[in-house]
Amino acid sequence: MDRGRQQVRKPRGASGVREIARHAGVSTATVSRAFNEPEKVRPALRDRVLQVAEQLDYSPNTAARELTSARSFRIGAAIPTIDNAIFAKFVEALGGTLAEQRYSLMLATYEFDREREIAAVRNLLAAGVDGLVLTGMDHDATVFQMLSARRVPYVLTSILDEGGLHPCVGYDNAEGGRLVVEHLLALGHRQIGIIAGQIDRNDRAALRHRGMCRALADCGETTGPVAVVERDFSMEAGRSGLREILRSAPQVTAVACANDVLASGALFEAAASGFSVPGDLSITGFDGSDLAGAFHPSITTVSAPTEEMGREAALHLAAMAKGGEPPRNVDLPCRLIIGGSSGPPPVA
Amino acid sequence: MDRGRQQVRKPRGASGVREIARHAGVSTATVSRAFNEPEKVRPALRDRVLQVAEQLDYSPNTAARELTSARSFRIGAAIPTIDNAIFAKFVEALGGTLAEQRYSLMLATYEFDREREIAAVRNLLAAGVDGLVLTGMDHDATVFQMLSARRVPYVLTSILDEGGLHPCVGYDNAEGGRLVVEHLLALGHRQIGIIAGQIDRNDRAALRHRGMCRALADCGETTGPVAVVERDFSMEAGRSGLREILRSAPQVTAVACANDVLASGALFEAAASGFSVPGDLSITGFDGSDLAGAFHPSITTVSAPTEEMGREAALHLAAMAKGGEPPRNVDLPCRLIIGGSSGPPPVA
DNA sequence: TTGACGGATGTAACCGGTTACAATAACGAT
DNA sequence: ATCGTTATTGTAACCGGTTACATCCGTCAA
Repeated sequence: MDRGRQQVRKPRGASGVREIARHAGVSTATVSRAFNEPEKVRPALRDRVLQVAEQLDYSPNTAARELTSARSFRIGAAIPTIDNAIFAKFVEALGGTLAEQRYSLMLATYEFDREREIAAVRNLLAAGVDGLVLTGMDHDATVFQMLSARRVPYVLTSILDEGGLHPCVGYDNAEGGRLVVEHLLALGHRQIGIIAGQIDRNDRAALRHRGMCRALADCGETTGPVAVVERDFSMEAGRSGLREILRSAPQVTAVACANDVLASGALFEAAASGFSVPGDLSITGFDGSDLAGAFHPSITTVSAPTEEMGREAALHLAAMAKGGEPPRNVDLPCRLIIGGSSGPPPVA
Repeated sequence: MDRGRQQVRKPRGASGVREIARHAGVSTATVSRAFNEPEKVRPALRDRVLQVAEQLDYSPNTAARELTSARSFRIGAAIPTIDNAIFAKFVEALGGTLAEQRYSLMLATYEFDREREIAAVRNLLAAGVDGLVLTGMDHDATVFQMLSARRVPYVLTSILDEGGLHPCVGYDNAEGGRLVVEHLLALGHRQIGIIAGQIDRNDRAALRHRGMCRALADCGETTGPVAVVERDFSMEAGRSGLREILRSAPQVTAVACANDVLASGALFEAAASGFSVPGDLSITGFDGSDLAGAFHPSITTVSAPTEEMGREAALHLAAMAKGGEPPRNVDLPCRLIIGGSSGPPPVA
């Protein structure tokens, strides 16, 4: 009874290829082929193998498979936040489509913080993702360095790359900004204020703002917005933003907001201050979130192609992970949604 | 020049332990130890190894490490949806804390669909997660079977387990329901309606509803709610829910909603129908989301311990993955937040 | 009958780390 | 000086799949 060590082996619950091979009376190569290249193994044998595998509740070890194949079937997404309906919708679409493609999603959020984004990307890469989704175009050089060093495919989303340097799946933010402002101009507004996002730190916000200003300039009858305030994307910011605009430019008849969350805040503030919308003041949003539609009045907004973007990004990344070519600019359309929050300016 | 094959080796960019070992003039074991058990290697040597690794831009292969250690440092979360601020906040807290613990998050959403939940859990397990976060207590038997077959640690969230069978990190939904109804009763309301969630398919919604009804019964002056409608968690449902209650029970003076999204919809509907809140009608929510605070009027609600829950779940799972004991019931407090949407009933 | 050929299957090396165990060095006590 | 201990480091097996290559077998043409 002095056998001592060595019987303490393989207490693992799951069975491996070798065990399946033994039970089915075949080699491990055949077991592997039965799963991965079924057409290469005689039907009778294949069925026997699969049946044994079923009985023994076999499921291949991901790590081992990943080690040899050098593919993880995981896609990472570094997103500013999911605490915003629009990103949440995007992530849901992304994850859902990835799942259809047998990929799983690794999520990391960085709260619009540049350092945290670098860390997020580093972690995702260290976790062995086969591809990466980034938001916008403005990323630290380190990020792109890590990506190219590891040769990990990626797509930038919510934006388009004029230069065509990076694979993008997005839409034209500036065009969206133009759409809403042209709508306001068409209604007769000339005194228009803007509650922008953080223009210096968020390229999508900057583009939206630029599109809005261009539309105003192109109109010929105005030289630009009568007031611009920059805020982070929160309801509270929408409220304070509107307060400030009403104070600094009381002649304003319409306020275009960089997203629906800001617009919601602005609407609440308008209500709290006794302004009727759109009677006294028109307010518009951007994103086309459910919130915009549910609001009372419903918010005039620009519907961004969020779900399509998630879907397309997932499909392209899955394809790229398998060796496919990166897309150039997948340009998805955004469109104006006219709600009850915009109307003609008051008659003065 | 007839060497033919065999020189086509190792085109991989990254270098491995063996290469580091060679450059540093040590064995692979030492390299591994320098990283994982630094105290076991002489400082001078350790520094040399780490320096070489740094120079060669070495980072260990996750798959190989996972294969031997049988740990992936990945935690999965199967969540109904992230398109609801409260789940989004939860996921952010979860992911953030996991990152601090050097774990990464794999996210899967199932849109409140039982079959999709099973698939999500199956996929996460197949992806090799070291632990799993589930929402609520009501899961298909298959789910628990898979978990125990693979011996993967898990915690249920947003709920507590009276029976103590499952590790839970949550809060007392019924108590929360009681809190808000008691608040309404204290204000003098006796004709109270409820816009509940889908009681038959969502255990958290069911508990909130039960707590509300109990508070009404315990009051002694009512026998229960004057009307209950069951809805999914959407603003539109909140609107239609309130419409139905006002139609079937026009004497109602207060409506308690199962979450803030429903309450928001109800508030919009009230505004659209010309009811003043809280003058004509008091409306309350549940969750304590930012939306509740930003609304005008701000919504009286019950603040659920969302962030703490994400944090605690992450810490417990990380600990369990390392062999720690599962927690029993981590009971986090929720508290009433009185906003502007509730007040005394109209004087009749 | 023989050999070429193609399809099915098996053998074993390999992926890139970790770690049990062995080997060696360093040190102290007797 | 000798032996036991402890601290360091090295060797090589191993984790569990995949797959290049070898082997075996049957078919068919010559």
